[in-house]
Amino acid sequence: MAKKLTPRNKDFSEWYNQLVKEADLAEHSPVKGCMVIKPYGYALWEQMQKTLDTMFKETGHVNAYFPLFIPKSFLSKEAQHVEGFAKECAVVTHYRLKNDPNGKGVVVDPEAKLEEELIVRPTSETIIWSTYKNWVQSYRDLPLLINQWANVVRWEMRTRVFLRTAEFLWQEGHTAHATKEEAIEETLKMLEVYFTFAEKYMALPVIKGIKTENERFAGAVETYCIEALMQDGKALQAGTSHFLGQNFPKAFDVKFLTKENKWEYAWATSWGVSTRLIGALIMAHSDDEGLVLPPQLAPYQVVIIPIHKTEEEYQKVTAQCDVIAQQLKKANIRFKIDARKEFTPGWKYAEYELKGVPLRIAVGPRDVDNHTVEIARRDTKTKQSISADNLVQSVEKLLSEIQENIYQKALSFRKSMTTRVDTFKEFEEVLNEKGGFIEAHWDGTIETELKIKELTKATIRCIPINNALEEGKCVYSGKPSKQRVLFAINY
RNA sequence: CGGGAUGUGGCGCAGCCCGGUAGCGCACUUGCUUGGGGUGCAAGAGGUCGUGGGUUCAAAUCCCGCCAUCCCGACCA
Repeated sequence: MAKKLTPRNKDFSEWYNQLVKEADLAEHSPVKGCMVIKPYGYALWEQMQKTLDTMFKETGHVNAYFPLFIPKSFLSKEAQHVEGFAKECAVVTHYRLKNDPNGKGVVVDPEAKLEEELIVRPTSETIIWSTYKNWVQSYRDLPLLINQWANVVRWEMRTRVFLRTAEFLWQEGHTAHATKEEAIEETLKMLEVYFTFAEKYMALPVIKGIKTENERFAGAVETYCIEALMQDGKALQAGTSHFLGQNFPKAFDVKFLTKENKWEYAWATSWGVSTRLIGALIMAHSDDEGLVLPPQLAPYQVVIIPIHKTEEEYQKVTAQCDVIAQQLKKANIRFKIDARKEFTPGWKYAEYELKGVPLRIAVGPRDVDNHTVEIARRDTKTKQSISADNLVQSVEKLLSEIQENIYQKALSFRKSMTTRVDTFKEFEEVLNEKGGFIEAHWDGTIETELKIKELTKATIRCIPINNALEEGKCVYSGKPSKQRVLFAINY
C-alpha cells in the first residue's frame, strides 16, 4: 500500500479529486473548468451510454444530432429559458484569426465579425424546437421521440471534475406530443427509465420527486428528478425529466392540425443525464482504497492476473488464463488479462483495487496444479480459493452479489442519513451535525424555501412522489402542510 | 466575483524565513535481482524554478505587478 488516498473522513473533496486522478478517470485541461476524460473514465461513460441508449430505444426513441451553435436570437424566444441560461453562455463572435501585425502569434480578425453571434449550446431546446417547426404539421407527425448524445457548455463560476464542468457530455431527449396527457406520460416514463438505470445499473438508490418552482428547469412547467445521497451527506441531482407544456412550441410556433382539422400547439418534454453520473458513482460507492464500481457498469468486471517465477511457470499459468478467458468471453463477461512481466502481482492488486475492478482472479502454479483460482472481491476485500470448474457460474454469482451488496450498502447509508424533523431547531442541528436528507413539512411558498436556504444553505431537493400525505406544520413558518419534502445541502 | 492556498523535471513535494546558481520520492531508460499484496540494488536521462519588472556583484529565495490552478462561499446539472 504505497499510494494512499486522503481518507474520506479527513477531506472528502481532496479524496474525490485524488481518486479521479489516481484511478485514471480524468484530468484538468489547460482551459479552466474543462476536463480531459481519460480512456478508463471514458470506458465507464461508454458503458453508461450503451445501457441508457438501449433503454431509450426500447421505449421508442431514436437518436439524431443537432448543431453545437445556436443563433443568439433563438435563446431569447422563451423568456424564462433565456433568464436561466443567459449568465453562463459561451458566445462566438468571429470566425477567423490572422497573424498578429506586431508579430506575436495570432489575433482575432476584426473583419471576420459574425453578423449574428452564435451561442455554444447550454442545452438544445431552442435549436431543436426551431427545427421541429418544419417537422410538425399534422397530428400524424406526432409524437416525435428524439434523443441526442452531445456535449454542452455552461460557463460556471465554480467547477468540479465530473460534477460541474464548463463543458460536459450528456444525452438530451426532446419529444413532441399531440396532447398534454401524453407529454406528461412521457415525462414520467423517462423519469422511470432514469430511476431504473440508477438503481439497477449504478446500484445507486435514488428518490423520485418533483422540483419546487424555485428549482425548476428554466422554461419547464414541471421538473421531475432523481436525487441521490453521497457519502459526505450531500445530495446530488442525478437526472431530470421536464414537462415543458407548450412553452417552447409556442415560442417557436410549432403547430399541427388535429383530426378535427383544428390548429393546436404541440406539447413538449425534455430529459437528460450527464457525465455527472460518473461523479455520483464515485462518491456513492468508493472507499479509501479507491474506486468501487458496480459490475453492471465496470469497464472490466474481472481482471485476471497470472503469477509465475520461471518461464516454464509463465507458460503453464498463462495457458490456464487463456482457458479462463475463453470461458468468460463466451459468457459475455467483460475481463482483462494483465500478464505484464514488468509489474509484480502485489502492484497489480493495488492498481486494480484503485480502479475499482469488481473481481480479481489470480492464477499461480499452485492453482494450476490444484485446479483452482484465487478470486477476490473489491467491495468486501475478501478473497477465496475456488474450483476452476464452473468458474463462470461462480463469477456470475459473485458479480451479482457485489452489485446487490453495494446497492444495499448505499441504501442503508441513505436510510441512516435520512432524518425526520419537526422543529426548525432540530432542522439546523441535524444539518450541522449529521447532514443527509431531512424530511420536513413545508408551507409550499417560495419565500419560506428561500429563507431556509439563506439560513442553512439547505434547499428542497424534491417533493417526493409516491410520498404518503400527512397533515403537519411547516418547519419554518408553522403554517399548515400536507406532506413532507426532502431538504439537503446539495452539490 | 469575495476569502484562503499553491505555482520548482511527467507526477507529488523540499529548498524561500536567513540570496551564492537546484534537490528528494514516484514515474522513465539500462542491467541484475525479485515475483501468491505496490521486490531490492546499481547506473542513467530529464528542470526557461508560472510570468513581467525591480533591488543586488549575485535571485527559486527579497520587493512590486500580472497570469494560472485548486479549495471554501455567491451562481448552477
